[in-house]
Amino acid sequence: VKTCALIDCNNFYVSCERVFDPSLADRPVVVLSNNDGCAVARSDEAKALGIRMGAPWFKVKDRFFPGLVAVLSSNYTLYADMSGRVMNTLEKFTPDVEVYSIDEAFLDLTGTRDPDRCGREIRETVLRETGIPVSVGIAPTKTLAKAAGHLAKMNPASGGSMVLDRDNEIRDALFMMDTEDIWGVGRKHARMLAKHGIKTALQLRDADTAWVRSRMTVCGVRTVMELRATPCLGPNEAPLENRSILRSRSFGRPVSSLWEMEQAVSMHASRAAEKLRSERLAAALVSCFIATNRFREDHIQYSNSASICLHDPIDETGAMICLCLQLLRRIFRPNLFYKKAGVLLADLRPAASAGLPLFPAPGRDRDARRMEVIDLINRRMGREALRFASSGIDRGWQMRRALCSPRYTTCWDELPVAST
DNA sequence: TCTGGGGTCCTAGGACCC
DNA sequence: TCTGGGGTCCTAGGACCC
Repeated sequence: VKTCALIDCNNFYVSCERVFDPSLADRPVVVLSNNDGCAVARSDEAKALGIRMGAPWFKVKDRFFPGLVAVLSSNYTLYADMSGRVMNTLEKFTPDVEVYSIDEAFLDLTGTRDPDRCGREIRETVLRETGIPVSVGIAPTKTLAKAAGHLAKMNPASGGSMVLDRDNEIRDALFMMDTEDIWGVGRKHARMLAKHGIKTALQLRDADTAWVRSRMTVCGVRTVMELRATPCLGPNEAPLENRSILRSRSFGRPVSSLWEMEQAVSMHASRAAEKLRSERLAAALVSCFIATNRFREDHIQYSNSASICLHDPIDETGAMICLCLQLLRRIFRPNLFYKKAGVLLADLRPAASAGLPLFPAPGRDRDARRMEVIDLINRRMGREALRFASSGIDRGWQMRRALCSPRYTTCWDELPVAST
């Protein structure tokens, strides 16, 4: 029988910040997303104050005394570095470490004689060597390990580590657990299940497989099997290479001019190309998308994307920027207030030009170099059409989910003309 | 005024061909 | 002219994760 361990860093971003600023200890701390939009990490103290995950910060900040809550902008470079340290530490326990996300990893501990002690050792070692507190959940499957980790977090008595391997332990744990807290069951499915009287994880585990299949597809069946202690999510199922690369940002303020949109798209194209090249990949499908602010009901809504399939995949920064600017000009409409722009690369393959140096070269002034290149390309290209040597077949490309809301229209002809 | 960014996988149904 | 079934490929859209 398998022994699967989930290592989950507690309040990861906050914990990282605390390593470098001990004055943040024991205080309510919140880390905000890009543009300081939403709370993406909260310390236990901040959670206790009722600050919700993903809460729009401008809506909640006035509810707290200034100075009571320490508020930080996110520093992803720092978090990525700390994540690497944690993962390196985990490799001391087994070579079989599957990095699942920036703050989580699965370890295969099959054959370990005393999983309970092992869990505690992992916790202590990671805390000692990196300063990051983690929760450990150990069980026969990944989904149950997630559940065990969840329990470890909820129960201070557990000491941050929990083993679920006996049938009655699993049963009791699942009885206490809401369906929505199961890994793989989201809000939509939880609501659907509740309507059919399934409210606990135990009920879902014992539900009819065919029924689950019809309502939740094979993913749901996998979850049920995992709850029944039958591993369905293999350790090496997810290939490490990315299937797509996306770079996008919301604007701090509404943007209307083509010029500003071009600046943004150039930047995203450059960043996406940089990521692409760092992975030694090339993209055969390049897509650019823009959207207005979906929260502004008083504004005309518009979102659109344009994409191109290339006969010869590209990985070159300048070409990527030119191409994305071309795509942008196809979908840009004047007299609107844009909130977001982005670039999506898909259909990725190994780059032919594997020997080329990474560009922009890594370094501290990477952003400055990036701007120079964008500037150069913009000047050279002007607003002229780009003669691009590719057999371009236009294809619709699916918009990101967030942009697919029915509130958007993609048909420009139906839009009244906005006055600025 | 201010509401994140980056991913994966699955399926129904249409288009097309034989 | 009408009708039909099976197979494959593609895409829009939905669900989930951190």
